[in-house]
Amino acid sequence: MVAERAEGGEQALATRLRLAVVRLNRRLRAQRGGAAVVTLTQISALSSLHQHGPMSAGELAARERVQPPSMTRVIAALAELGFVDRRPHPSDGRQTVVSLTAAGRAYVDVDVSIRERWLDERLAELTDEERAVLSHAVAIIHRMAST
Amino acid sequence: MVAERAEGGEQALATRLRLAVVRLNRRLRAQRGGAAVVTLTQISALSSLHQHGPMSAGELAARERVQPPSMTRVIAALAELGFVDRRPHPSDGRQTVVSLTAAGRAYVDVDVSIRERWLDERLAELTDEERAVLSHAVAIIHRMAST
DNA sequence: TATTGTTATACTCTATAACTATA
DNA sequence: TATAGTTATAGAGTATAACAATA
Repeated sequence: MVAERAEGGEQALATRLRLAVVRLNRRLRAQRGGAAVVTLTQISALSSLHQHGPMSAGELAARERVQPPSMTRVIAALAELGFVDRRPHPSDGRQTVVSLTAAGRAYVDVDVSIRERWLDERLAELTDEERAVLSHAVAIIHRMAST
Repeated sequence: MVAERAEGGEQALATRLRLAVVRLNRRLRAQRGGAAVVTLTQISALSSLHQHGPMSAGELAARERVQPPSMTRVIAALAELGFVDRRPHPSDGRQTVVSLTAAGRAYVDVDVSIRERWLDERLAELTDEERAVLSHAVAIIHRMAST
């Protein structure tokens, strides 16, 4: 154990962070109104494609830190929705290049924010300083999760 | 949409926070060494019992923000492991009172930290200031997730 | 009749193992 | 022989609907 464990009923930072992530994740997953066809995991993959451009299925799996078979299913679902294209790699016949379609790009740009209403409302209830803390924390978490 | 959407490829705070939570959650679920019999969800329930004492199954479900049938399964698994007891409510025959056993308390106190090694190591790589930011952010997230 | 909890069932998310096709 | 991807299968996590027992 590296981090200190504070006394007096206070829990270690790792414990509190773990519980916070598990519970917020649960709330976020629950926020899928009837119209929301795309799951959190799928949105995460779409976001990677949106941010980094077309890439192979394996590269996408590595970036999302999931195993290739898991990504195969995510890509298949997104392709069925018309949000991504799968094309053979020009020089390596083993690879599949995945890219956003226009519909996929539009989804990320616009419709995701509808899905995000609950979280936006919670964030709007915070002070500017609290939002700044969260913003900084998010950057730290992204760094940790990519390690 | 309430929170501002920053320009220049920067994503809104809600989007970045959602991705951070989804991805860290994924990493945390993956960290279950062979000996780790208890899942993240079960640990979360154990933590609630540890922090707030014995409570009814329904109260535990409400606190964890899951539906009663989901909590029934979690409690059944924890009871089978010997980490919780289920006893009839003294005055209301419909309710089941769930409480930590000595083994459950010992698990939360000691063994959970083994499970937490990966996260502890990541946290140890941060600066004091970054850990302070995360600690503050965790408090904010807990508040948001309880709303 | 309303509330508490459980059982039955189903869908999402993810993994490991085994397989196919290409390099 | 090694790599990229897919298929098959399984377990965790959660929900809704239907039910039983008690209030």
